[in-house]
Amino acid sequence: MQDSEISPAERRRLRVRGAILDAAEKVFAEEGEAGLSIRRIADEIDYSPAAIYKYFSSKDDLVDELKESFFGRLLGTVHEIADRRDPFSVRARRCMTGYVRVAIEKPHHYVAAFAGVRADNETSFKASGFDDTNKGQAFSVLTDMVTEGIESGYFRADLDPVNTAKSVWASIHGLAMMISHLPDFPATASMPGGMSQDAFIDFHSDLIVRSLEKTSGGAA
Amino acid sequence: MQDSEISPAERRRLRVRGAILDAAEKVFAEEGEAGLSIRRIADEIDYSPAAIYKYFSSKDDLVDELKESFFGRLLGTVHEIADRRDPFSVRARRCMTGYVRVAIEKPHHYVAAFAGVRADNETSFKASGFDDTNKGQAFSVLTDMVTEGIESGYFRADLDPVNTAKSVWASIHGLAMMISHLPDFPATASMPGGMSQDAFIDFHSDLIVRSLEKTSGGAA
DNA sequence: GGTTTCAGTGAACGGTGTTCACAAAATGAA
DNA sequence: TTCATTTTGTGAACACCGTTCACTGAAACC
Repeated sequence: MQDSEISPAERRRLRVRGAILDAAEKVFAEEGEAGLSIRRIADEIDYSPAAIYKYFSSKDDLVDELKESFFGRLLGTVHEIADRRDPFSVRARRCMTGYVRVAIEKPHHYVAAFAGVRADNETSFKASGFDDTNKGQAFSVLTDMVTEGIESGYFRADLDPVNTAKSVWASIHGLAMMISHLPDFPATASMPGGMSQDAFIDFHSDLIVRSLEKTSGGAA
Repeated sequence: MQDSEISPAERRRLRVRGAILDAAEKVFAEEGEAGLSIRRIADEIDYSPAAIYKYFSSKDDLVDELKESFFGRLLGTVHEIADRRDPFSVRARRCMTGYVRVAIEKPHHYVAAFAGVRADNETSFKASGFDDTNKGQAFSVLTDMVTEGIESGYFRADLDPVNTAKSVWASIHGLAMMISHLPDFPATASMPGGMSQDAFIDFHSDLIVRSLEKTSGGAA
């Protein structure tokens, strides 16, 4: 009754669908969208390439599901941090550092989640499910955080929460992208001078919150 | 003597090579790497696809040249701004705003210039000519700027120029990426509330320099 | 039982980057 | 000029790609 709302056939179908996504996820995480091919997924799960089109209408469709799933997880993490009972200043920092740490765990996913948007032509967000579901959330948690910072007196009162949130997002996005593309970013070989990646993420987040704070050093 | 150091044959070769790059550039700017194919370039310049391989060893080779050329132009702009005789505070801001404005003029180029790096495996920078020629320059101009800001008393003295420069770069890179991927970024539809793109670039740059400044509001 | 739906397949289409044997033309030397 | 050598350009092919489609076989429904 409560358990078998779905028929065995449906369950079987869902299992195959899951297997496809799992195989795709594995290849995608390791080699990115370039290394992922329908034929390869089919090989991995012992089906014919055409079979996959009974479960996904196109490769883009399949990949979009991977991206959205990852972005959802990323957002979940940030949301979870934002809801913790920590002092504001540590919560704010941890939202940022958490964002980039989860983002760079799967660099290909993170890059692809943004890359797909402009992909073709005038699909403009909507199509890739970016605007409504995911980005809206990613954005509101940030806006709320900035608003809270202003109201609680941590941040400058003359900041517009919406644009400030966008700027903050751009800054942490930049770091996440840098590390995703240049895996050992903070140490660019030409400049081996040595902060660790973890330390640098903290440093970057520090600079960002500092740009919003009321006073530089002498408040408390 | 001084003019014809190169033979007519070489000049002819260079002209064909240039035509290939021009055709590629045009397609790439409009449709990105996805829309660019060897056969299409060949069509455009009335050659056979195989002919292109007499001038470039691979498509990646060709595209790398486009990327590097673009990145060179981007760097040139920033360098030119950095060398102007403006007061430091406006020079610093204009370096950033100039960077993102030039970057987003050719979004596909800018994105590709970073995307290619991790592309395959353990080529790690070196391969794509990122580390030695271009990134080193991009980085030194930033480091110099930060150092100048510290020495002239504009920026906090406790900042490490190298890591600070990296953080600043990540922040402006983030905005450039955002706009490149989401062409009308500051106005994300879910939040139509209204800064123009230009105004937002200024706003973002302002926040960045503010994070480095000695005092928030009451210096002068 | 018969019928209808649907998962799964093999073959094909048009596209991709790339290679290779070959022709044609330019170059250099005698 | 004539011959040999190098270089430029080609067409056909290879191996891959995403996708479609007519088709089989088996489950599902009545």
